[in-house]
Amino acid sequence: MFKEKKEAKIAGKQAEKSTEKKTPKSELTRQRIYQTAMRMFRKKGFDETTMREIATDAEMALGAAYYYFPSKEAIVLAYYEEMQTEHEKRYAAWIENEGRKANLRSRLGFIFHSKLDILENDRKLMGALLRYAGTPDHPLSFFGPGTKDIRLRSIAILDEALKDEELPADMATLVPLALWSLQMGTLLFLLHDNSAAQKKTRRLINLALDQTIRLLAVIRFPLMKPVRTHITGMLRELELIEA
Amino acid sequence: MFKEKKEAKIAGKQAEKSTEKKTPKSELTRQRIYQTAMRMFRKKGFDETTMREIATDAEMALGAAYYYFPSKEAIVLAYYEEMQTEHEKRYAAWIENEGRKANLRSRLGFIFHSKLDILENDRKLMGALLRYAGTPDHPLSFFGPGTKDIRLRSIAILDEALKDEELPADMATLVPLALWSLQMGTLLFLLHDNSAAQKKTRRLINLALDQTIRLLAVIRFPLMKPVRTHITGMLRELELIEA
DNA sequence: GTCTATACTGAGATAGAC
DNA sequence: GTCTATCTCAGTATAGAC
Repeated sequence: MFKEKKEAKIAGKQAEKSTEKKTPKSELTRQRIYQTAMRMFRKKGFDETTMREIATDAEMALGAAYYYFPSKEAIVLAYYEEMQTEHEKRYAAWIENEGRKANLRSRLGFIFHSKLDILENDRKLMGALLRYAGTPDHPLSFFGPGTKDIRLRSIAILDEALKDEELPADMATLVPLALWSLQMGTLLFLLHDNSAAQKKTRRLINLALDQTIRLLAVIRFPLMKPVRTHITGMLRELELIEA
Repeated sequence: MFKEKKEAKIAGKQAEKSTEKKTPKSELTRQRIYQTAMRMFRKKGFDETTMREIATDAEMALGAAYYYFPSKEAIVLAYYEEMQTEHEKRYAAWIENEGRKANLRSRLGFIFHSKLDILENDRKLMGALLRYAGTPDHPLSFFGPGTKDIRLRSIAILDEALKDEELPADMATLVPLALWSLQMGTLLFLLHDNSAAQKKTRRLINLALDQTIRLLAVIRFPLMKPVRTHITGMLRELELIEA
């Protein structure tokens, strides 16, 4: 079907490798390709950079580059994974200090804005990841199994931010998913946001989070249980959450 | 920037051409290419079909194919535009008959489901249109100016369905846009929906429309005016609606 | 303005030797 | 693991026929 059949496995391997256990020099080579590619993507743009140029600049043959990355887009996925790790780090550091006693609004604000801090300089790059969003069985599909790992990590952070909220059980699975969707939405918006310093995306985040907090306050009421059950049933039926 | 610079103009021309004013045989050729391509896309898939095969099968030179369609994806856009026309036709026919006295829920139900009727057999094909969703300045970008025409036509149908509702002025611009977003969402869902006869997407539509009607009923109240104003201000600020 | 024929370029990806 | 050679295919170019 696809020309890049091995991608799923390799993407999986990348995830496992996030701990820096083994660095047998092959990791060095990989990094060299990755760093070179990123530098060129930032300088000239994704489409304008060829795999040949990357290989040449990294001082190796084209085949070597493809040995480590099954496609050009896979390099961007590696970037996205790395940024996910950075996001986790920043959140963990923040929560240990200023964030310690922050309320939910502040926590979510930090999560959304720090993600943006990390990605805003490379927003054009992420468009490449969207290329397979409409091809579910492609290893790099945004909603497919090949990217499940990173999706779960994104949701896990949101989960963490909610842990002191004592949400009713049904909301505990619902809310993180909804927040993740919102975050994906803000990232899509970011791609199209040409305002200075991406002010519009910042504004969108603030406004959307305000509404979210308001909505959460309402839907928490025991009186709203039937509504929540209804929504949960809906999502379960559509297999958007586990049965 | 892009290799297909002339695409925007051509897409524009296609739109103007929707009336069948001039059919000087060049339209025949165009149709031959289009029909051949669609047949092959359906038989072998989009990626697996080459422009050369299309040209050969349509019994003409490669250059002819590119004379009419600046890229392979542009053929899919032509398909999507044609389906938009079909959608308009079906809705117009329905509203003249059974739909005449239908309430809003039924009208929206018809619009969403008939769109699905039209597209469900080619759902894999539409994935190709999503390829440029993350590249705002590409002529085929989903949210870009190059596809504005078709976007407006999609919204116009929804507008029509709402015309008897006597919505407050501020809602009249808000609601169609929200419904269009919902429709885009269902189409994205459709791409990933492997359930038999796309049952899950049908279900999603019904559930979402039920909620929408409920929400509309609430937000109509004059008491909710401040909320609406707030939302409108938000969208205006984000330039999602005209100032 | 519509189309053929053919050659060419560029780039993503792969095969297979070492 | 790495390199060289090669493949495929989208898209361009050109020159000319009608």
